[in-house]
Amino acid sequence: MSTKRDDKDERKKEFIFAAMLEVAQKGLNNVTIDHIAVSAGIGKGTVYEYFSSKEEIFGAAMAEFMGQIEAIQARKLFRATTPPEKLKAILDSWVEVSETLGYEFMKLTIDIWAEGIRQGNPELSEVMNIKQVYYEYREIVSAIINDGINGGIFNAVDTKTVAGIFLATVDGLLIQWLIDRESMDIRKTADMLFQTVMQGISIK
Amino acid sequence: MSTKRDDKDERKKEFIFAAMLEVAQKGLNNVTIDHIAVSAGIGKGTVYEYFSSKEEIFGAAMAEFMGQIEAIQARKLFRATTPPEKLKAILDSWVEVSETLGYEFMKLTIDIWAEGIRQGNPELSEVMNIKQVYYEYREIVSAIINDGINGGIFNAVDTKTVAGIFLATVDGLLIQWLIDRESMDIRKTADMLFQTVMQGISIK
Amino acid sequence: MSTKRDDKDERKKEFIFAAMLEVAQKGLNNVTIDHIAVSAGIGKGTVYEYFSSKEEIFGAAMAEFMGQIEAIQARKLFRATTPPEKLKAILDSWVEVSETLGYEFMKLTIDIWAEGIRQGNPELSEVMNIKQVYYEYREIVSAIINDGINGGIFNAVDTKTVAGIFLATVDGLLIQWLIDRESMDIRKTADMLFQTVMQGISIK
Amino acid sequence: MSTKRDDKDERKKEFIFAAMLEVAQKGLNNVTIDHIAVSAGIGKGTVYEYFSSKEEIFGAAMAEFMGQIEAIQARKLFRATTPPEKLKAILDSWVEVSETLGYEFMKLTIDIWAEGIRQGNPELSEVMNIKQVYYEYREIVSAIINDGINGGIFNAVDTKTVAGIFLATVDGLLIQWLIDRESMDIRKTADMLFQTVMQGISIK
DNA sequence: CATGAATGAGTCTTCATTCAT
DNA sequence: GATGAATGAAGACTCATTCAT
Repeated sequence: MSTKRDDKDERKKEFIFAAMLEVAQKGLNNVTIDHIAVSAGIGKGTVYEYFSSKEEIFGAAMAEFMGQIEAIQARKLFRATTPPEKLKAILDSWVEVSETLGYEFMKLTIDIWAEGIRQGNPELSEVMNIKQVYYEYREIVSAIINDGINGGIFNAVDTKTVAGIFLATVDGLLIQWLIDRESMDIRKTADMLFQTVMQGISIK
Repeated sequence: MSTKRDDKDERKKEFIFAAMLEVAQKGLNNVTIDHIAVSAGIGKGTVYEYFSSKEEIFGAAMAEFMGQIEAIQARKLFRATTPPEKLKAILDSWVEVSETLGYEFMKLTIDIWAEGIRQGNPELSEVMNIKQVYYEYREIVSAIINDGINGGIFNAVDTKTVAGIFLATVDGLLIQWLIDRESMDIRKTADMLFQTVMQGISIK
Repeated sequence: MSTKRDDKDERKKEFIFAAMLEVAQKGLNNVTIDHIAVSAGIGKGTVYEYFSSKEEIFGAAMAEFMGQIEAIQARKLFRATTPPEKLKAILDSWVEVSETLGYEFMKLTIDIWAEGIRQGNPELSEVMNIKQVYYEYREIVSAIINDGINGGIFNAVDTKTVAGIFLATVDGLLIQWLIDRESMDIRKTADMLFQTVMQGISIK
Repeated sequence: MSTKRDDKDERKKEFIFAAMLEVAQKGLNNVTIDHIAVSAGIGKGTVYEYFSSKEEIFGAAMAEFMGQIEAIQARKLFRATTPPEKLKAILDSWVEVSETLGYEFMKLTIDIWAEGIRQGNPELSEVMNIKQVYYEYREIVSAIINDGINGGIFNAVDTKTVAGIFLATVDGLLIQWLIDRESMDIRKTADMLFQTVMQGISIK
C-alpha cells in the first residue's frame, strides 16, 4: 500500500530524473525550471513544492547521479580480492557505469567537473565537494597499490602519484567517450589501459 | 607605422584576451558582454563593432586559446625525432601549456569540453569542431606509435586504441590539475605517466 | 451542547482572529493565506470552506476589528450623561481600545486607513465603508457638541468643524502611539488633550 | 547647454515623480515596476538603469516627497517670529503642503505611516526613519512652546505632551482630509484648531 | 567610430485558488 | 468536511542587442 509520503518521494524522484536528463543534455546553465517541469510532466509551480530553488534541484540531481555511480561501483568492488583485481574492478566499474546510465546521463559529468573547478555554487558545493571526492578516490587507489607493493606483486612506485595517474586515465577515457563515443570501444580501451598500467607497475 | 586596420585588430585582440580570462574564470554562461567590455577597457556598444554576437566572441576566444596551445606544442614537437621522444614531447607540451598559460586561463578547457560534448552552439561548432580536433590528435599519435612499431621499438599494439589511451591520460591529468592543483605535481606525474606507458608498450 | 453549525462558526472566528493578527503585524499585502491558515491551525484549503477569497477574509477581519472597537466604546458611552462627559468617554474609549486590543492588533488601523483612502478594493468597501464610518462619528460628536451649546456650557462654535477637530485629535494620537509608543503616555496625553479642547470651546 | 549628466538626472527625476504618483494611488505594495515604467513612458528594463531595485525606487520616491514637504515648510517658518506665529506657521505649512502637492500625491502619506509603523523595509528605513522624523518635529514644537512659556504668553504646560498633541492634531486632520476631502474645509478647520489650542494654552 | 542609454524577451520565484481524495 | 498537492498568472530582475548621438 502506498502512503502519501511514498507518493511524494516517488514524484520527487521522478522529477530529479527529469532534471538530470535536462541538465545532462543542455548543461547546468542552459536549463530552465520550465523545461524541466514540462519534461517531468508537472506544472512550473509544482516544482517549488519539492524544491526551494533551482540550485537545490541541481544539488539533488547531482547527488542522485553520484549516488547511482557509487552504488554500481560498490557492487563491482565487492567481489574483487587481489590488488590487480581491485584496480581492474575500479576501471570496469566506470565502464559499467557508462553502459548502465547511458550516454545521455553521463554527460552530467562535464557539469560536475565544471562546478568542481569553478566552485561558484554554494548549494552544490554543499552536497558534493569534488575535491574531496577526488581525494578519497586517490586514497583508496593508493591503498590498493600499497597492498600490491607489500604483497610483492607491484614495484615500489610512488603510490600517490600512480594512483593519480590511474584515476586520470579513467577521467580521460570518459572525456574521449563523451566527446566522440562512435570512434572508440570503451571496454576494449579500458582493457588495454589496464594491461598497460599493470605492465608498467608489476614486477616481472 | 600603425594603420587604422592595425589599431582595430589590436583592440579586437585585447578584447578577446579579456573575454578568455572572464570566461575561464566564471564559465561561459556567467559572463556578460558588459563585464568583458569593462575589463577590456572599451564600451559595451563597441563590442558589436568587432563581433556580431556573444557566440562569435566565444568562438574567437576559444580559437585563440586553441591557437596558443598549438603554437606552444609546435615549438616542442619541432625538436623531437624518435617516436618515444615525440610522445614525450606531446606530453611535455601540455605541461608547458599549463605552466605558460597559467591556471586561470586553462580553466577555459572545461568550457571547450562542455561545448564539444554538447554541440548546442552552431557558432562555436563552426570555428572549432572538437571531435575533429581529437580525431586529428589521435591520427598524429597513431602515426608516431606506428613508426615505433615499424622501427622495432614498440610492441605491435592496436595503435588507434593506444593512441586513445595516451591522449586520455593527458586529458585526465589536466582535469586532476584543474580540480585540485595543490595536491599534485603535474610535471612529476607526467614523467611517471610516460615511463609507465612506455614500459607498457616498449619491447623489453 | 455544541452543534455543527457552532463548530463551524467557532473555527471561522478563530481563523479571523489569526488573520487579524497576521495582517496587523505584516500588513495587508505581506500576508499569505497559508500563513494565516497555519497560525489558525487549519489547512490552507479549508480556508475556502469559510471564505471565498482573500479579500473576503480581510473584510471579515476588519469588520471584526471594528466590531470589537465599537463594543468597547458602547460600554464606555453608556454611562456618560453630560456633553463633556460624553466627549471624554469617546476619547477614553480609544485609550481603552488601545490598551485592551494591544499594540499588535491596533496596527490594523493603518491598513484600514489605507483601504479607506485607496478604496481600490470593492470587497472591502462593501463590508466597511470608512467614509461612512467617519461621517457617522462626526454626526455623533456634532450632536453632543450641539447639546452642549444648547445647554449653555459650550460656546456657539461651528459644530461640524469642531467635531472634525475632535476626531482628528483622536486619530492623530493613535498614529503617534503606533509609530512610537515608547515615547508617549497615551492616557496622560489624552487627558491633557481633553482639557485643552474643553478650554477652547467651553464658556468661561 | 544640457550635459548628459543633467539629462540623466532629469529623467531620473521624472521617473521618481511617476513612481510617487503610482504609489500614492495604488499603495506601495500594489505597484509594479511595469506600471511605473509605462506611466513614466519608458521601458521596464530602463528603470534598472536608474535604480537597482524596487526598494530603491520607493526610497527615492519617499525621500523626494519628504524633501518637497520640508522645502515648503522651511519657506513658511522662515517668516514666523513669535511662538504663536511659529505654531501657526507649522499648521499652515501643512495646509499649504496639501494644497501644493495635491490630494493624489498626499496619499503617499499613508504608505509612509505604514512603513514607519511596520518598519519591514530596510531600504526605506535607511533613507527615512519616521520615528526619528517625529522625534525631531516634537523637539522643534517643544522648543517653541517653551519659548512661549518663558516669554510669559503660554501657561506652564508639559511642553513635550502638548507638542505631541499639537502634532497629533495635524496628522489627524490630514487623515480626515485623505479619507474624505469633500466633507471638510481643511483651511477653516486648521484655523479653528489653532484658536482652540491657543485658547487652551495661552495665559488669559 | 565609439559609446552607453534604452529595451523587452526570458527567467526565477511567489501565492491565491482549485480540486481530487 | 477537511486537506494539501498542483497550478499558472503575475512580478522583479538580467542582459544581449540596437541605435541615436
